[in-house]
Amino acid sequence: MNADSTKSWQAVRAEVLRRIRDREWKPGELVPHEAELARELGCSRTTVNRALRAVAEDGLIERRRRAGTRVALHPVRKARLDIPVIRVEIENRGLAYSYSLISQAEELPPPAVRARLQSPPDHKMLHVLGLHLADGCPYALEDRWIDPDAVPEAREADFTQISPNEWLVLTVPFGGGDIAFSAVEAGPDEAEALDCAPGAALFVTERTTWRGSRMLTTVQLLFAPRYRLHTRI
Amino acid sequence: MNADSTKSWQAVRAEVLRRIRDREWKPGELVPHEAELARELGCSRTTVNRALRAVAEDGLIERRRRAGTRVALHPVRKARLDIPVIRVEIENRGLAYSYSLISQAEELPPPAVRARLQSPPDHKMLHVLGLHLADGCPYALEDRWIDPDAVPEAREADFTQISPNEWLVLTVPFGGGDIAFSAVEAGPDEAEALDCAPGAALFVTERTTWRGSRMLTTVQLLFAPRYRLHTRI
DNA sequence: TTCGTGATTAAGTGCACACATATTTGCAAG
DNA sequence: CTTGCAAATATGTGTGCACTTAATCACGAA
Repeated sequence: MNADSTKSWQAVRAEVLRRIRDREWKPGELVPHEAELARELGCSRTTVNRALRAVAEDGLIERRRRAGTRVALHPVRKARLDIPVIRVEIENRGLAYSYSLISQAEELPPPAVRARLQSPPDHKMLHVLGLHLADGCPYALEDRWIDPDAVPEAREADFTQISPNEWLVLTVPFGGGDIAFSAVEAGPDEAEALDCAPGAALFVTERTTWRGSRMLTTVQLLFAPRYRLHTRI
Repeated sequence: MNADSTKSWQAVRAEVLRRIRDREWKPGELVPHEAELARELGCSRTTVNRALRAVAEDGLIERRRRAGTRVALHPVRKARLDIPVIRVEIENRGLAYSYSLISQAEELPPPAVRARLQSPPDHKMLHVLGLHLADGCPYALEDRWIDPDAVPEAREADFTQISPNEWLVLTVPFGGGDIAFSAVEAGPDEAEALDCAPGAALFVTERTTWRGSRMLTTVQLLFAPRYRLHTRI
């Protein structure tokens, strides 16, 4: 394609990956520095830098100033996980999305939620329980707590029409958040809502999001059995 | 720090994020093009490009040539998930790691494994079952199948000393892979190995890795109850 | 020997410029 | 009204250069 010696950063990355794969550069070993590689591969240092940065982001090499670049000894592979709005997730599978509100009330959160949201003991929160359905079948149970002080508009929101999941994404400016995945046994209520046996193993994701240092909301999503979260490395 | 008007790409990114957060740029809206932003912020287009690329990688904006850059309508947040070797994962928590081999044999894989590895019907595979322990407590049960044709060295490996998990990372040149997370109920054997009640909800990760188009190995990791996979957005 | 301390070096970053490439847009022919 | 093609344009990428920053190394003083 390029008759001359210029190489794209993707080409450089491919060459770097090949050398790692073929053990030309062994794990833990120092690799030639950028300028050297640039000379060798016939491209500019900028391009080599771009390529090496990309490889480093995948966790296959480690780079430190002055210390140089070395092949990772224990490649902590970095997987990318997409966290879409549930409606989109369902629609992407070609299924019809629907949502049904189960309950909505302002109440005192349990200690676990209080801890996650770092809220004072007697602070009431907006508690919304709803069910996401795919083609009419229970898909995920959303158990959400929203701090009405941090998100005052939430009091007016109509969660019969739109899930808090989506409402928050649309309404509340993004901030940081943290996510945890685990497994729990379905309780009786959860089993009924999700139309599964009590005690069934459910995949759970818990998210807490904040803006600045202000905690906004925390949610537990219980997925119906056989749900799989999938990604590629 | 910089008295002059030059801004680092991080500063530009911060400004871009601020404008999105403060709804100066609304979801779905087209944002000024790179050259314009460069002029406005007093830096080069290269720098703006670097910043916008970074923001796009987090899924907050979408960029297409000629079409321009727009704020994502449904921000599919991209979380990064670190997949370390289990030993490292345990040691990072300050616990003592140990490993115990349960069984190792060459046998015909069940259909599910055959499907994942795309292997012919009568092809025997290396089947290794082992337990990872943290401070002596069961941590994860590793149920792995290795294609001995693709990884011939595996036949000679001593999996009493090193887990296949770690052995493969050290020995086999990396390739691609795919990962799935789900939840299952503990069977009797699994319950005994993991020292938990039968029927307990277990967090599972399944990985299949390949090199080129050659399937190498597939593994199911059953984590002891209360395991949580954690990340930050 | 140990502890600064400064020189050295490799990566990190910024900039001006040029060209590549993908899309859109608009105009014109059918 | 549709189709095709060319122009315009925003992002994508490469290059050469310069400067910054962090880590290491070597040297000399305590």
